[in-house]
Amino acid sequence: MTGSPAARNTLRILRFLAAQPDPVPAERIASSLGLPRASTYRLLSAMTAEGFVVHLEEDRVFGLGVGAFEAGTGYVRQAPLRRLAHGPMTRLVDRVEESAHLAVLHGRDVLYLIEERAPGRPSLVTDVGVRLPAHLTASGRAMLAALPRVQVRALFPDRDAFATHRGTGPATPAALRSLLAETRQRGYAVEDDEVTPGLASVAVPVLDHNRHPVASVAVTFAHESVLARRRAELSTEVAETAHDISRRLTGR
Amino acid sequence: MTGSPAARNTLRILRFLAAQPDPVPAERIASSLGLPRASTYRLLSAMTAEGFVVHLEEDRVFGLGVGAFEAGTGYVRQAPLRRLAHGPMTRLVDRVEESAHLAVLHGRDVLYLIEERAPGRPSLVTDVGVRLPAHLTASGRAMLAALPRVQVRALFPDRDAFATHRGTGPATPAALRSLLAETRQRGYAVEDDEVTPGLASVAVPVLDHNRHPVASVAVTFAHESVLARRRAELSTEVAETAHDISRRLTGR
DNA sequence: GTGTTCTGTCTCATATGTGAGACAGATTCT
DNA sequence: AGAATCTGTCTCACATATGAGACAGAACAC
Repeated sequence: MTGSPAARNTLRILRFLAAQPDPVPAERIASSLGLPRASTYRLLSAMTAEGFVVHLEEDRVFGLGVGAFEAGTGYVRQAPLRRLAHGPMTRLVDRVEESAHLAVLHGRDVLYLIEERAPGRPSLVTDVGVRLPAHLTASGRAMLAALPRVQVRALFPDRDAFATHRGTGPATPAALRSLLAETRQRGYAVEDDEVTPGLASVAVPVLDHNRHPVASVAVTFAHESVLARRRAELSTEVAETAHDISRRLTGR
Repeated sequence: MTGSPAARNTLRILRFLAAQPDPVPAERIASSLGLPRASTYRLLSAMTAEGFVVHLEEDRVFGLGVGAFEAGTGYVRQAPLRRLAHGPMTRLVDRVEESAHLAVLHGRDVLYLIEERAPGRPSLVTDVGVRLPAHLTASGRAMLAALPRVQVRALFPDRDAFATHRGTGPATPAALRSLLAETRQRGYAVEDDEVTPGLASVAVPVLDHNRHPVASVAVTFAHESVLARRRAELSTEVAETAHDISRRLTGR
């Protein structure tokens, strides 16, 4: 028994709306989630009353309300990691003058919790709240390289587990294993063009008491403008920040 | 009829958890919201199954899950204002080398949607998702000054409506009216020390088709370091950004 | 160690929420 | 203009969710 159907459907609606680029008609919600029309309207009415949904009557669509926003910021405020990491990330950006981000692993994806943009640098796809396939990003690779092999295998058991993105990145368990071995050997993870053409990243995992990767710190740059020596410097700065965050997390 | 009680209580639980600084025991949720214990557990179980809540069993507490986070980022992603305003805000910070933020009015509070930090500047209390009393902040004052008088009166009908913050800012409808008249006369809103000692802000409203204030753009600085001439320059830059966003919003 | 309180899970009588379908107004299509 | 479709709201028989209370294990206080 996993609780009340109305509660579950309420949250399914909320999650569905959060995944849409724009507000949608009630009929779309009902058909997409397989809910009866009358129930859908009743749940939407409750959600509107509580401020989690708004009904844009002129357009006959429903969108997210400010209550959804505040639930999201409540999560962020409660996330100890974000609080601990914010200062070190800010200082990293000031030091290296490149944009940086903190990500966590969630299933086979990374989820970005912090983005610190450097002046004059472009906005990144890795904005707060964005999900990307872990195996295609430096952030994800850094964490996967620090995970036990059985856990990586459980996450990526076969070819079907590999989301593709313009044909880049590893596409089989063997290719991923090889890439993660190189990552461990090198001491930091790399990503060149795989997510955004022309951009590269270096990343280092943040480890907890048990040397388990709970996040990763990455810096992103235009890869033509960065020499190999500069790249090694960046990775050293990123590693220092990741270790600083680890120390804050584990109380030294 | 405003929909399903289970749906409403689910969202009340979500809102309650979002307002707590830390995860809380189920008993606290039930007593705070006046819900029966068995129902509370059942709803929490559904919320956990859908990923909006996590049960930290060792500590016997419940906290927000990643589903809450994604609902929040869905709201932000859908907010047309944030999308339109992001580029102009970034350029403003690069130009003036001070931190800037975009806020909307929600009831008597402002709610911050965008914060762009400038290098070397301190993190601000006005982080994304933060609420502050509108009458104490430059952002709020800018919007209130552009609202019709009857609407301002409806928001702040008597002394009880004025949240206090270390005894700063207007405390009566008459004082607010006077401050807003000065704001309109000056052409931009100001705030000195009221929220954070040592910090000041200037703000300009973003207006829609009907000259209705839908947001405001503000810049925040250490007020000892900024001469009056520089302050006027900043307000000009802020106004230019606010008008740019208005034009994008209204399609010129 | 003992007693008390808290936590999580479950039962079951009954209160009520649900979903199929109807209705009316608005919008879209031909 | 008329027909078809969409939207939002409502009714009501019946399916099922609810809440009071019980139980057992864990944690806490003395």
